[in-house]
Amino acid sequence: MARSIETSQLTVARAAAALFLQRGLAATSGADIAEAAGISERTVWRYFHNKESCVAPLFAKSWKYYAEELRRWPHFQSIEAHLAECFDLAKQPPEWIADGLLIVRLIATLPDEPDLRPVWLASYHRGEDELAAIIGDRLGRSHGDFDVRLCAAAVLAAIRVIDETISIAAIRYAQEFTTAEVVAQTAKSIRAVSHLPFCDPVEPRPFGGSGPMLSPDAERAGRTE
Amino acid sequence: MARSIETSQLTVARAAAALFLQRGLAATSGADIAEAAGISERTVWRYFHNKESCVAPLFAKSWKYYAEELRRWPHFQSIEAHLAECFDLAKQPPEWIADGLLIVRLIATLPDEPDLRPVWLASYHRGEDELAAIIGDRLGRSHGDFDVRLCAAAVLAAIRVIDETISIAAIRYAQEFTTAEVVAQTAKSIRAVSHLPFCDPVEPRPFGGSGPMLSPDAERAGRTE
DNA sequence: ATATAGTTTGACAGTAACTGCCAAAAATAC
DNA sequence: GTATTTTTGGCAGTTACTGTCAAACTATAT
Repeated sequence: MARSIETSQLTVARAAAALFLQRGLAATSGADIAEAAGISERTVWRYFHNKESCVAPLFAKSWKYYAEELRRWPHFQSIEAHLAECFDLAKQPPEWIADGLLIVRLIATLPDEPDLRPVWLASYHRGEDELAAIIGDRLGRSHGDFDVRLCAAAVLAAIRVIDETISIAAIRYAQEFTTAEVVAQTAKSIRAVSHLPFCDPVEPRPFGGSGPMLSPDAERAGRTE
Repeated sequence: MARSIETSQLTVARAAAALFLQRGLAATSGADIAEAAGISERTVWRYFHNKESCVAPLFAKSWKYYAEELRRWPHFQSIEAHLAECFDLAKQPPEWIADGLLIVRLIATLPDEPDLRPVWLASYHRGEDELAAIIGDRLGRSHGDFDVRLCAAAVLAAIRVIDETISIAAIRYAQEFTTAEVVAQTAKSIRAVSHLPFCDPVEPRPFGGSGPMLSPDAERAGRTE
């Protein structure tokens, strides 16, 4: 049974992250990463088109964690209730802990490794469509609706800021957070930037959607894929 | 009298943008950019540490335009009033028109040039501190305050989404917008994602700031510089 | 105008990042 | 098992990018 390609890429990402953290991005070569990951350099460049994006799968994992939980979010539940339920660290697979630490440490080094930040931002950005779909679904609106996309972008930015704030506080200032604190802060921040009422329980409704804010053309245009 | 270095970099950016738009990022070499910009390749690499970021000055200009106007924003004025005043296209220097078109066209190609998107995102990201300062100033709060930073990130995301939506609508769907439409939509979107009341007139107040949401350490930690 | 100091640039050589190509290996289907 | 497709490694070649140094340019002083 073969490992999926995502798993292989994640292996490379972990190796790359460890090296970047240890000796810095500039001092790490493609050959180093390949060796640490136990594959040929050729395959590294097949997986990623540049050195920095080798860690992208880890960053993506940070968001995918949220995405998966949000997709399961029942319509009748508030965001606070749902997050409290699924953010139980004890429920996470053990490998998550190690990856989580790697991610947090990477985020904390962003100020020192400016070339890593675009990768971080782009990883999060890829979640916008997905989040728009989730929000749209909850509100019975299209994911192409301008307001829905606006909301998704703002919420994703909020989650990103929280990730950054907490990671830096944890690594650089050795601060510790309880799960409850993180959940409360996350929910509060998401609510703060949301102008659509998707955080509260909604009754399931047939797909409908309200009028677009920009013209329909502009709406279609807004989708990135 | 020497041209400032920013001007030189902008020249390179314009040349690079034209080439990227014409034949694509992959088909454009560093030597091509250098030649088109009328400087040596060595200088191109001194200005930018990779090919993609050659267009960053143009992207940055897109945000700086907002930033400058917002810094001038008088405390007693609402955001609608202020934006309406300064978004008068006739008031812009003529070179702005050409650059603006270049920027809009670049944004419209982002779906086809995925390697340009990180540059776009990072350019906007660099405005977060600046915007936090503006918002903080209006509210008499510190720019390090978590809520202020959260608000800045959300507002910047909103402006970015508007830029993307309008650019794609204009280029791919040949839609046209009046200044008034753009201003109204921008102000409305900024308000939508803002949970702090900086959009309305505020009375000038001595620097004070309310209590932090996270602990002071976490607040300091959040700043990226 | 000339000297001096500081900054920016180009030339060129070298290294590291990255691609194309093809054959070996591995997975999958039958 | 064989046939087919997908994934991988090896290696050669190209392009992106850096280090170094001398020439050119700017600025300020006199």
